[in-house]
Amino acid sequence: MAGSRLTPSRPCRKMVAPIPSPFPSRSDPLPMDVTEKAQTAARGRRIRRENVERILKAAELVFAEAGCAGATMADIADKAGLPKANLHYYFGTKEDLYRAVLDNILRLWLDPLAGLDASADPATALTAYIRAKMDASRLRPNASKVFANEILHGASQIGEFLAEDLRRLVDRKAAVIEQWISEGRMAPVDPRQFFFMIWSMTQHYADFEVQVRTVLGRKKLTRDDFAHFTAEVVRMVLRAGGLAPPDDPVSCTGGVPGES
Amino acid sequence: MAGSRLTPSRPCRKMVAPIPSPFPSRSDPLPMDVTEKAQTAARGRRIRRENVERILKAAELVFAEAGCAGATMADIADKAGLPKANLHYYFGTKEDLYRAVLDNILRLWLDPLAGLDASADPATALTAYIRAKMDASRLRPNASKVFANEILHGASQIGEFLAEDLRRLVDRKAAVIEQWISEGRMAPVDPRQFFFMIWSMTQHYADFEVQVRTVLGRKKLTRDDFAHFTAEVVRMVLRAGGLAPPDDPVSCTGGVPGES
DNA sequence: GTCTATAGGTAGATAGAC
DNA sequence: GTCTATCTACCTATAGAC
Repeated sequence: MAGSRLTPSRPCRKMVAPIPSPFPSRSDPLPMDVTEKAQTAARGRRIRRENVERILKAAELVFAEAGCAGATMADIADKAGLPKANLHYYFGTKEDLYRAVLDNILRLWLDPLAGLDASADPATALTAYIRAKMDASRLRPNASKVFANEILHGASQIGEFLAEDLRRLVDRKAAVIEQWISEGRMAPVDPRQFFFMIWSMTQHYADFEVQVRTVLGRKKLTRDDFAHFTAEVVRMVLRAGGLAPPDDPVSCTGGVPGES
Repeated sequence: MAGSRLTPSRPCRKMVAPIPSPFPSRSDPLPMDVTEKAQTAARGRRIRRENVERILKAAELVFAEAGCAGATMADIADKAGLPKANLHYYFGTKEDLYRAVLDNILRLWLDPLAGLDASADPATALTAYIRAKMDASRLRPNASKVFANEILHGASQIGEFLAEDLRRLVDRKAAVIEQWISEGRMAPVDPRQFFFMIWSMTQHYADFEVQVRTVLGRKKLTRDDFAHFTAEVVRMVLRAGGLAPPDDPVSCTGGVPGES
């Protein structure tokens, strides 16, 4: 025990405990005996689920806006419309709540990448991946911001996720890129730098939204703005991977399954 | 007065005051009369300058690691090797210190971009710009992180900088890109999205350094790592701008003035 | 399960000796 | 100009009534 300042009540500076596991899945059988007790219990579970949802949603917003250290339980409670004590009742400590928010986000992060398949057409598969990432930036900007903030400040909570889950997945997907390159279907690139390019470009529109908006002179970014950004990102990334001629007209603006 | 929680002592959440001006330039003539008084004054000024430097350096580190809200004056004072009260003596409040750190960083940000010139060769000019940005990520990662953190959480301090200085500069430099495109020296791109690509890719190596390092399985990123990253970023960006054939060997690994 | 009231601890800021 | 000691405010967390 060295530091005296790194006490448990300074949660978001140098926390050590990693995220242990995905959310406790609540798959109780719901017996539905018609006793009063069972009805009360069922209602209780519904209330619990709704409250947990509201708290997580409010927490994601506040953590995104203020960072982990800057967020306060009182703020989150206000945004969730609940008394502060209830947050502690459901989540224990602020760190626990922060980890629960992060845990939700990690799934968002891995899923789109997991879809990359070597048997697919490179341009089509990469276009779909970029679209999924841009949709995430448009629809869940706060999730992206919380994730960015966590990495920016050392990833003390998700270090293990990065070193284990993400690294393994990237190893597998880098092999996909390498296969495409060796088959002559893509220009030579360092696969991991190629992924860094896609991640940084797509997440930029969520994490640096203020800068994007201000430089473009917009008050708010619309769905059309994002459609344009997405088309440009797709175009530039495909060119960078040797998958589109330098002078093509804007390609791949058409729909992709799952995007409305 | 609506909010009771947004008091002046919650500095890094919803501060309003923007950065007013660049640092007060200390261009006193230094009279050097050989009186005891003048000698004492000269020594005092030197000590002041040195202390200010040490505090700014320590503050940049702590703000980068912990974010604005998570940083504490006690931490900064420890890292600077000075008592906490001295920080307040030199900088007044924590916000003032934070703004001083940011102010230093904004110059780093504008200077490389300002060098982009329409009369230059596009590939050469863009390569130099990317190298300058990658050097900044390698040599001043904490500056990049403080900047990223400020944008991420709403840019309450540098909103005016973004809307005025940066926006004007980007307008001018977007015209350079457009001119290159209209002259057929570059593939068609949205110039501003093109800049967003360069910014996000290059700053990624500072801001997301932990993730880069972990995904690559490295304990520390070396100068050679950065040389490789830079070569890849240059290659991908040039291709994205239609400035390099898809199957070129790695280009532009040679030296550029100012890079050691 | 819900919520008010409060304990306990930390951090920003300053008074005042040197 | 420097630095110790301290004041004040805020924030996390919990006790305990309902």
